[in-house]
Amino acid sequence: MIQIIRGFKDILPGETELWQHIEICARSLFENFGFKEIRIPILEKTELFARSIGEDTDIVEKEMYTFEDRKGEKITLRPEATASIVRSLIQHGLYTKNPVQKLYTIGPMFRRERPQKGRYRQFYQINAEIFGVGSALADAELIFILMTLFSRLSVKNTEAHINSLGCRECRPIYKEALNTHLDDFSSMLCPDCVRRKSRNPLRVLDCKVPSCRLAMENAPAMVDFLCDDCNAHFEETKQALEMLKIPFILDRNLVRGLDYYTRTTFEIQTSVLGAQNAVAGGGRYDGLVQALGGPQISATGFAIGFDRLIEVSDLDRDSFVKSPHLFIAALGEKSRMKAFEWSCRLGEKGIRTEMELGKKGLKSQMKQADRLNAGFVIIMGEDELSSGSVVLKDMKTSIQEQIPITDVVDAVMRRCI
RNA sequence: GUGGGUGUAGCUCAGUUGGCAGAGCACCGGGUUGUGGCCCCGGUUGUCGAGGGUUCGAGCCCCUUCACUCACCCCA
Repeated sequence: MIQIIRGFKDILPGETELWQHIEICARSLFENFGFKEIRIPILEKTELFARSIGEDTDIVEKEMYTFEDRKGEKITLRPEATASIVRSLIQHGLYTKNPVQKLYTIGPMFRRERPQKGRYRQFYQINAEIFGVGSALADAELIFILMTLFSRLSVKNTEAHINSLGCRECRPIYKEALNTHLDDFSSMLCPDCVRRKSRNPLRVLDCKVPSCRLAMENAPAMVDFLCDDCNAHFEETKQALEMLKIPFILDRNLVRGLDYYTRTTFEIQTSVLGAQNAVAGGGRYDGLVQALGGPQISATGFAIGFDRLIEVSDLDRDSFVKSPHLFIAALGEKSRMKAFEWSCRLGEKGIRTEMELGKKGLKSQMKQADRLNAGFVIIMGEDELSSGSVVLKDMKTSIQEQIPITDVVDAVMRRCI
């Protein structure tokens, strides 16, 4: 038997209903805040991700599904959505229609990592981005939307962590200070952090190895090095969140994995997900549009891990599964044909109707109706056909009544709508 | 890429010092010739993850390998 590819998974009936519900909630919330959907390709030129995410990130170095197409062009299965959205924004000059663009997209992303709880090689993200707004209020709005969505989806134990990563002006100064500190404590760092120190020193901040934590105890924090503009920006973000009564944790060690982030950075964490505790993450990336060849445009956005969201939502999956209003149990050829006609007519009118298309006994058909959790069952055999009326049974109360054959469709519709 | 755990029916799992491959659930049928759930009776379901080795004999012991899973790394 041919198995599914490692790290990939099927989403089966019984769970797709919850996926759909979450998607509908997210869409309607986004629309309330003026976001429009954008649909972008799953394949892009490899160069797009190399330039946006950063050449020497793990994602680009070893996690992307990259291959050559038949003409030798290097293409990549998207590992995230932001790069494509920015590419599209620039390519179509969306900012010329309206300098403020609020966009969202939902779909699969691909990274070849070792699978584990809440992490798959094909995983789904819900992305929202705001272009053309430099104000901290845009960042606050995104966090507000996230927390509102999670609350509506009954996600428990969520915490908003925020930090600021500064800008091109102040971050280099901070990096220097951090490096000086790391030099002093280099003997305490784990092998991974020694590597990080030269490659991406900020990463040492969120290392979990105890000795590294100790080494970083009195390390300088980015928030203490923010320039006046960045500091004012961060203060405004916090002020807005306080006004909105969104609790947050100032996490001086919160950094982002992708190179393009600046200023505000945030992550929504939950305690119920084990090691993969981030269910959404995002932040500001004011330099990316320009870096990809567009004009200087401010940008901020987030990505929600859909698969993780499913795992932490307390909503009851089963409550979204739609069961049939009616099951028609027909006995005999003539009855089955008549039942089939009704079944199609009712389906056309919006009544979820099912029946047994093969030859089965009544007991078996009743059992099937029960299994499907049908609200009503019509029972009809030769007797009913000749007498001109069928039995309509309410499966909850077990009450049965006679319905004239000529009135079946209307009678069912009266009860089911 | 690195480490730990687990692989037996569609699902959850038993399986004794190595001796005929099991249970519950699910599914199908019957008890009730035309009435679901509860009950009773019967039935179907297997490359015991795969390959090799030891043995008269391997689900069990040994080697190899694959998959799943959790964690590291990284990230949503």
